[in-house]
Amino acid sequence: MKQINITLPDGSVKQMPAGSTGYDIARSISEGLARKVIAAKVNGEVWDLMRPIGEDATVQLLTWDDPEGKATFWHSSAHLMAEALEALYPGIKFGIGPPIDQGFYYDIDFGDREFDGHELAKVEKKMQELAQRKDPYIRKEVSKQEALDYFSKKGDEYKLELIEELPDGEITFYEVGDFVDLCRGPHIPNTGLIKAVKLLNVAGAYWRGSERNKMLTRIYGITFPKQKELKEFLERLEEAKKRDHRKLGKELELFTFSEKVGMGLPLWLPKGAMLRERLENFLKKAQVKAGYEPVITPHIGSKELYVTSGHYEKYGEDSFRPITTPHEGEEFMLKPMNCPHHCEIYKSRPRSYKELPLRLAEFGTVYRYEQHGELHGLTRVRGFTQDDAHIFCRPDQVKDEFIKVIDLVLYVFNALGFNDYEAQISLRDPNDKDKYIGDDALWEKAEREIQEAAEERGLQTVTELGEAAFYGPKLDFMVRDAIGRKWQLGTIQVDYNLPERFELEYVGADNQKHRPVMIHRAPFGSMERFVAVLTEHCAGNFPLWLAPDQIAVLPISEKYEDYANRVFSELKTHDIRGILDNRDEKIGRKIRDAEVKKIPFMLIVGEKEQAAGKVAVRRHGKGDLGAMTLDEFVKLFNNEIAAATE
RNA sequence: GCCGAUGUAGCUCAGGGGUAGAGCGCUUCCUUGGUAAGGAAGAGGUCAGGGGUUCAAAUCCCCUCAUUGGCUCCA
Repeated sequence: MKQINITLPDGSVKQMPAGSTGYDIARSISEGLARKVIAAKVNGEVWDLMRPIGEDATVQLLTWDDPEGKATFWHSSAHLMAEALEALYPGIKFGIGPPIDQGFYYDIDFGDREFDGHELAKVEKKMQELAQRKDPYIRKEVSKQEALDYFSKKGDEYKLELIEELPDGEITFYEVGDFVDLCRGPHIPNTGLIKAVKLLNVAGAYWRGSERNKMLTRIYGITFPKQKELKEFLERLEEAKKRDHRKLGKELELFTFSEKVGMGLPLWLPKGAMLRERLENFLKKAQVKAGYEPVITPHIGSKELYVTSGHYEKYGEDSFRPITTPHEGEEFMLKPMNCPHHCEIYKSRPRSYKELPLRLAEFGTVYRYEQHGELHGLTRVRGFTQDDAHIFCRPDQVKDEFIKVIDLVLYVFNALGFNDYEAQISLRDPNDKDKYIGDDALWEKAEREIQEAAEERGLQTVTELGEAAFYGPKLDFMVRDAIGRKWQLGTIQVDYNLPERFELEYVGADNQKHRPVMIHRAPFGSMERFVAVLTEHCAGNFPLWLAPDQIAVLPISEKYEDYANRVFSELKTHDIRGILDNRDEKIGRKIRDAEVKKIPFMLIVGEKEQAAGKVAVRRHGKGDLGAMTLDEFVKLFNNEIAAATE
């Protein structure tokens, strides 16, 4: 029999009979591996475990611990779910059913019947039942005609549409139990590996992601090779829900919404406002150091302003409607961004090249009409405040300025412990240039400069085509929230267009007029979104310098109220803020309440402390630190803040 | 905007065609207590809003609004 050489990841070479499968290789290594192996990566391509290997190859055996192993497992689970659904609801049609980061989904057309989310349990049960049959996933190569015939007979127009776009000779079907699906594969050997199933939710999803198409029913689920892992997954999900900023925002009294005020319009409560103000002051200080100059502009602007900027043409229909004056029929818009106002500040007098870069900063509140279904806590709202600034500079200064902004963003992120961000370079979609304004040469220059700046600062970046703003490319800092959703926080955008539209100029050393370049930037992005993500990151345990209430003074009984009051006002003179809990409650209760409110320091004062002129310090989440004088405490307190913000 | 779910006291939630329930919070009283819940009493709701079915609707049906999980969008 012909022998082939299998090269394993460690470089060792194994001789196997031709036609051996990934499974055979695993078994030749160890029984334990044979039980765990899910798929085989053959010459860089993931294959079914039972697919024969005919030639020499490098092979990596994939298990549940490999991301590709998980993806294969979940992909197969999507098929299992489809099989269960078809058994329960004959005649339904299938869109696509891929694996995702955490599990899988399948898009289904239920026809006239409505699929009720409460039926998920039934589907789950059916899946478990089918999994126990340990049906193999069988790969079949079919011709395009065979494929078309099969799905025309079945009446599934979605699969037909997909097949139409595939080249003949590269089409495969997979069969599991009674269910046959168009699929490139690969799959796990049999359904028996799927030991734990959880269907998570149902949602609508447009066929092929376009709102012009029919909306299908998407069912999300997740599966595991062990019951225990499902349990752990569900526990993690519960934990994440506890960190949700909407829940913590309510519990910690940071913000609220009112139907009467209007949806998506956040109301900052005193504690939330305190937190936000501390963040703003922190950035203002950093910006002054970095050469920014604060400006202030109104919340509305003439419609003409936005016609000039091009925003009206682009977003006019999707904005809040213009505000009109009683007599002259003038129209004003709520400002959806600050840049046009800042352009007019630039234009307030002639500019010399000597004063560039000019950096105008403003915590500017803007209003955007977000679609009803898009609103989400503080992360997606209709009125929000950007920590905005616009840098007007000479073309030769762009890269340097861009790098300075990257440094500022990283400084802010570091101070707040955001290490887990993703830097995303958003470029034009080269196939859909009509979506953007401005000429090609400028776009290409801007895109190049962003990439170079990111590279020079050693940023690990991912590049997304089609994610650019309509006026220019950008570098976004993306951070995930508690439930794993990605949000854009910091953003830096190069813009050659607005200076053009507003006819911005400066006089160069050559005494000629030149056009400046604009950089839009916001390290936080918006105060609302940033506070939301920050809350989830620290689970409401804000760093001391940001905590709305930093200390709670807790007298043991009302006998020590005078002393407690003295302590409390003394702390205020050191700019230390918090609460004095003089309720008629026992100390255990006061401590519990302060712990629940996540107040960093509790200062307990009773007979002993009063006599010694001290306070008993307790740290949130850590416990008793012992008694110390107020001076000692203030020092401890200030050291912690200095360490965090330097 | 589209598909699905949800809406009961300030909060978290139970109930369910026949006069509205719990825990926490709040108020008052008792208690003056040493590191995560002391005791008692009381106030508080047109069961999101509107319409319909019914002798009777918080409960069943329809519409609207809001929230929510996704999709689309995101200057």
